[in-house]
Amino acid sequence: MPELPDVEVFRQYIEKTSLDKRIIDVIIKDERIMQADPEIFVRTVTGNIFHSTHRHGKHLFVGLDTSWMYMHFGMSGQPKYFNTMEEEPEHNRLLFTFENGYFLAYDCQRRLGKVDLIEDVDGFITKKNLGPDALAIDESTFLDHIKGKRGYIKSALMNQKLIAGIGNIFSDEILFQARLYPKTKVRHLDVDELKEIYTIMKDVLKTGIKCEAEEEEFPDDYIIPHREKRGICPICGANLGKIKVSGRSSYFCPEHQSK
DNA sequence: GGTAATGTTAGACT
DNA sequence: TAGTCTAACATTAC
Repeated sequence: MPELPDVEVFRQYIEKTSLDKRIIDVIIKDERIMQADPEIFVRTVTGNIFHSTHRHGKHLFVGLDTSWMYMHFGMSGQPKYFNTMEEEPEHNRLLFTFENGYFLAYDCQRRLGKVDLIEDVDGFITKKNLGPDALAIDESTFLDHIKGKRGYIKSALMNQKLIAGIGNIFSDEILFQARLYPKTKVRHLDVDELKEIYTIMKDVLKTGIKCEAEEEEFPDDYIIPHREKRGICPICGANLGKIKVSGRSSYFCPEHQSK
């Protein structure tokens, strides 16, 4: 489930498990996820140490001696740290072995994730035209970036060039909490409504991190645990609606989110 | 067996 | 020009 909260949980996980240990072996198990030249990647990382982590939106950076390993998790990626190869995840695409005998795997069932080597994090963010991180952005910058957009509020929230980190599931949650129909046009929202969206966005993302982005852990008045399988609105019991917005399935409560 | 699934991106279209 | 839609990428589950 890799949106901002998931990737933040991954970041903390790598921080907790994989820093400051020498990497004694690197095996690329599937070259299709590797953006960097495989030989250079293996040569650069072998014998190196993960020193630090940094996250921007859904993008994760792990600091090496003089460069960074970049990770993007696509729709189905996740890191896993483990002790014996029996615990190797099923769709492991990249395996690191540490000097303490533990392993770190980059598991990615659908292979839509990417791993690369980059020189500099800020340069990467600039080159990709990424907006400010959704957790770090302040209110006035948020307003500047969203205000005046022509499209739908849901599309704006998911636009990584405006704000980085929000995807399909969390944009649905933010709009559910804000009681706004996903296809509300941004230009129909006034500044107070946008400020409220800002506050809710921060709150929802922080809750997501606190719940470690595990569906079952979310508060019951969130739409996340109810959005699939013809769920009902946790507030009023109405059957949730489903529409396509920007090509993605959006769930919403037809009673509350009608603007 | 068709459809859809947390992401990104290119190209066609309005 | 900005924004939307569709398809493509790859794999699996319902």
